[in-house]
Amino acid sequence: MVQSEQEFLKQYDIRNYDVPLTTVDVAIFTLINSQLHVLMVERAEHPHKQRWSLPGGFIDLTQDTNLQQAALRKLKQKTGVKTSHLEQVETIGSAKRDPRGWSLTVLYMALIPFVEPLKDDLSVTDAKWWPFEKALKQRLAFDHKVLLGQARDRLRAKSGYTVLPVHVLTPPFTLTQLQQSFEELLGVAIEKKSFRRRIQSADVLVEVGEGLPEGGRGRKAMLYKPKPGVPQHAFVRAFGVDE
Amino acid sequence: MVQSEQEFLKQYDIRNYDVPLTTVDVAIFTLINSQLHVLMVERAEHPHKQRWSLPGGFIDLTQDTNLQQAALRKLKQKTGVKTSHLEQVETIGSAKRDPRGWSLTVLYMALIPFVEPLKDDLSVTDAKWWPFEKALKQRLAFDHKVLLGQARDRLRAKSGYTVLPVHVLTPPFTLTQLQQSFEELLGVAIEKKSFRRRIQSADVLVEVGEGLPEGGRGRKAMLYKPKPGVPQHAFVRAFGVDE
DNA sequence: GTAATAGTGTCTCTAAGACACTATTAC
DNA sequence: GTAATAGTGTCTTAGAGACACTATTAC
Repeated sequence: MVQSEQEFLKQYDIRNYDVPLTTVDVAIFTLINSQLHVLMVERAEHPHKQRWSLPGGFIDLTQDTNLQQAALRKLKQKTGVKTSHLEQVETIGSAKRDPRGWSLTVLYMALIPFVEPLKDDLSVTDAKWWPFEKALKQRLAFDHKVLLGQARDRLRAKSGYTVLPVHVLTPPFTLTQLQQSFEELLGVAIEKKSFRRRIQSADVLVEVGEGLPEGGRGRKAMLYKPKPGVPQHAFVRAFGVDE
Repeated sequence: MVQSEQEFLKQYDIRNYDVPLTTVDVAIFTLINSQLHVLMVERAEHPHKQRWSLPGGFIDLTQDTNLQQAALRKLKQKTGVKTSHLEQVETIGSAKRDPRGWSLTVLYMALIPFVEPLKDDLSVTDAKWWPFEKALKQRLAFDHKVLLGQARDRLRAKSGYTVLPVHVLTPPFTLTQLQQSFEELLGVAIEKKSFRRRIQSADVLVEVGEGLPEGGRGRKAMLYKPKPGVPQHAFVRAFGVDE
């Protein structure tokens, strides 16, 4: 019997197949007092009820037109933030990571300037910014400790050859503040001149007047904001990779 | 009513939820006559029956313990190759990419030395190596043209700052052959001395005697094979990024 | 003036790029 | 010898790193 594609589609029903459980999780990073923080939520539902986890959940097959949209929806739901740096990190899937069965999660990472977390969400009993290291030490839901680590690794690596860290500051900011962000996300100190040379050559900032120096004492500092749609600038050489 | 996690899991059935269709696809690359080729299969089944597509398909919830395993299984099924470079590229999902409904695919990329494709697979009427550019011009199934492009982009980028191209050659090979591989995967010419300096500093090859020069004329060339488990060497600077 | 922070000048060092050179082979 | 390919020597260049220097402010 030869079957047309139309006929095939008519009788196709995904429920006849064993499929994995699919979710999207987002590691949302920001800087608070020059310290890396990650937004975590406390689960209101089984499994792993009451444990802290990354914001995330199922794809809404009617609302979400694509994966990025699904991740963006999670981000907005927890922060109100609509645009920011959002990138896919990795997809993790295995038979064991969720007690409900074979499960797969698409991990995203977002960088945003600080905002208070929104809490109008029933699937969650609390939402708050954790200092990154402290979050890592919690007993998290599922394999979210591993996911946090992967997002952190990506963040560190890309901070070395892109201008990603501009996304975690609330403009306007000084170059000293920006350097501190780079250093915190990179995990190593950067030489001041090297840093400034690079930022200048990347051409991603706009001057917006002068402001107070760090600590309130000393020479006034130039203030900057990111150029609209900060170009995805990639440098040929990476920072802080010497032995 | 308070419900324990055990009770919750007992009554949980994924079939009560709308979930996306989930697949794994693998862009398998090799070099044939110094030309980049990609392994494609002709679909035996709806949808998109008889169109060429990337090897891939559903996760086997009982056989595959995790995602990487699923990708490895696809690779082995089509090539017999069990180990090689295999890395995740990106996960693409949308409501529209598959006529059966909301679908998501985890795209992998593999690099292997040339082997004849295996064809003992019922879901497929043919399997063959296509020159990459020619494959891109075919009318492919689903959004596989986009997937091919993403895998190609990743391949090009990583060939600039890693030793990835060592994986597409059948050892032993000469440095000239290896340079040609790098150039083909990168898409730009590399200066001979720069190339040799870098390969030497990466320390990923072992000498295995002497062989004929390229074209059969001229001085004999040293032959090499990759060191076992070729280290994931990343250079601080990228090749061929000048303007 | 001093202390503190912002910002620059300039040398060194590493590794890519350019390119001419030597080495080895077949004929 | 010539032609062809393998492989090296060495200068230039770009950009990170080091670090001392100047500039501007509050006090």
